[in-house]
Amino acid sequence: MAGVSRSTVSRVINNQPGVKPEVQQRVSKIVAETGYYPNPAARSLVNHQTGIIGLVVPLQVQSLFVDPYFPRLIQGITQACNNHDYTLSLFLFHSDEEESKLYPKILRNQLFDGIIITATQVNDILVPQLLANKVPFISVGRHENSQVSFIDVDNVAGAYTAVIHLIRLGYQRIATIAGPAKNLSAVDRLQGYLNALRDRGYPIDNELIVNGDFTEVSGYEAMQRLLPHKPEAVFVASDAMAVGALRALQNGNIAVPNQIALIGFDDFPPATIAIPPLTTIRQPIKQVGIMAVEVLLDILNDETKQPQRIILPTELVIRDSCGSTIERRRY
Amino acid sequence: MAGVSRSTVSRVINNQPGVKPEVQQRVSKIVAETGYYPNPAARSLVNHQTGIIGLVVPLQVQSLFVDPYFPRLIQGITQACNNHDYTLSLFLFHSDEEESKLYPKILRNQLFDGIIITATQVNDILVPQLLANKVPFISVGRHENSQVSFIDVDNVAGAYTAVIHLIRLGYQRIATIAGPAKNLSAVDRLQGYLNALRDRGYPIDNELIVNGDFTEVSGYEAMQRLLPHKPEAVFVASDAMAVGALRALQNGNIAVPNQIALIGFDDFPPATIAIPPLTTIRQPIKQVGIMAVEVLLDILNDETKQPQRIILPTELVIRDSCGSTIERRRY
DNA sequence: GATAGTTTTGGGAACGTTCCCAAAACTATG
DNA sequence: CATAGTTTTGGGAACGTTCCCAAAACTATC
Repeated sequence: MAGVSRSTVSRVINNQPGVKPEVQQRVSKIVAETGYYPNPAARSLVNHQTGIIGLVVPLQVQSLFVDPYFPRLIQGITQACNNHDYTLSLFLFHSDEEESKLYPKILRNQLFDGIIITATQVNDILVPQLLANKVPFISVGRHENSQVSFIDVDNVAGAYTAVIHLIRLGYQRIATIAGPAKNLSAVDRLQGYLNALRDRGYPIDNELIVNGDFTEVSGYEAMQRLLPHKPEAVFVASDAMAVGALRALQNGNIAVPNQIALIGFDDFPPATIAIPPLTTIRQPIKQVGIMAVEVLLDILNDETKQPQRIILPTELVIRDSCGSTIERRRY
Repeated sequence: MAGVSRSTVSRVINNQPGVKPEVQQRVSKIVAETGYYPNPAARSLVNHQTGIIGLVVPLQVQSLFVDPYFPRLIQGITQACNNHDYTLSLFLFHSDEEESKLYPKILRNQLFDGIIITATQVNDILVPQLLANKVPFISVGRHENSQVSFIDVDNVAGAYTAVIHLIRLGYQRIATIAGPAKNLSAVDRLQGYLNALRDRGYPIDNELIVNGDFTEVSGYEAMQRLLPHKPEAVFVASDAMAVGALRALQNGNIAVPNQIALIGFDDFPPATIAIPPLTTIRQPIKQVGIMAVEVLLDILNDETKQPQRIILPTELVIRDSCGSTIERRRY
């Protein structure tokens, strides 16, 4: 109370109306000079707001954490958090015990205002609990339950586009290296693949569908399993796997795209220097992170808000790994 | 106060001594039943402890955030946080304005008990400020100032080992693709390279030293710049760059290791499926993360503690990208 | 210049803990 | 069974804010 009073200062800090401009000036000057900063603990005690958002990566998703996907998602999330003066807390689990120990802490919900959960797992167990405890949250990855707000990329449409691209280039035996069977994005991308084949009257051959786990190494192995079945083109559900697949082909002295064409999903930077550069489906990961935060904050500010269900489009990026229509026609 | 009193409950919660076993039982039973959980805000208001650790990634380092290094570091950090009942908050900056806006918030230090800073940048500006404000912190990445606690990997020795390995295999013109000139790890690895050459009486040729920025794409470009100078072997300061370099060689139809040998640094998973599999220097990144937290907590618990300066060893992992001694001898 | 109305300010209570000290309840001893 | 000593318990104060309401200070009107 260097200048005048106490609760007036509070008003100035939170710039509430009804304080004389002159006083306002004086107080904010002193605030600036002393470098005063309101104590967040005391604030949150009375407000019931912490200014913290939690990012939860469940155990089943955690193995994907090393995927290039996560850093980009986190960049988006932190950028939006910074813009809106929120802090991000990160929850990763490394074992079942950790998960069961920390879930109550998360559900009790005194630590943060809202949660972003990367719930790309089929039958995620945390989502229903969050719902039951009325913890405000948004899922990165779509969710069946109509109560759940989510943001996702249009995986089905992206995969569909990829496969149609291959079909239009004239390939017949089109295979796919899918992601983990329990991963929702993987399921969706597989669905897009199936839809495209069905719509164009192509047969579906189970031998041409193999699974990886989104890692480069798994893409390598998957492609080796695929080779005996003589695919002409492969839709690979992630660029990391596509790079691995490319290496398997190189190892087997199989020319891309002349002998086998490849299309990926993600558009991560190394795709541009793959040999050949990788045609792929670009997904706006950072944008997903940014919007996740913004939608969550909307929900926090307006309790009555209906659940938001947002799906962002993807984009076909054509490079060299599928060959061109012209070349194919000539062939 | 379902059972008895108030401050007794407090004692039970924090299991302080001097409470009758019988009462203890009764209270904890009720606590368990009601699912009571102490309010962190109120707690931290009186304790001046938040149970939160901040991980700060300064702007100059942020471009490296997409490197596979970070997810692994974060896994280590979160694992240790979970073990010790701490929460991790993440601070990434995306512009100068953000940085200057958030630094005061961080320095004010009401938000967390301590900070882990990834200060691998030469002349980082945050470190002196943290010191001046007496914020407890630990740097991931060594630091000159003897007041600073840090944990780092022995980059100099790792690089030294790598180059000695090349020398022992009989290579003469040994080049290096270094990291960003302002990055401390990059500087150290370059130093290790120089030391090894000097110790073995090899000439130092500036044409054989090029820089990348740790990304795969930059490794690709760096190798292209290197090719005209006819290196026999290259020490690449990160596996990501090494994979890029490998691709440049493949592009130029240069056999590895027969025409040019390559050794990386990191041992990230794709190194195993590179063609040829990459010989590299393994660094214990996750361990760094775990220890960063543990050392920080030590410091928090004992104010008088001397600054800790920890350097972890690296390990040479031999695969095929350098050829073998036997082959070299035959050659 | 008194009155009513409006704007601005100040003080008490509350948020949910922990800490400290005093009170109460036990226990052992003569 | 009184006393001293020890263990256990309870209540007040404090942590640093915000919110609410009442008091004070202005402003306009007659």
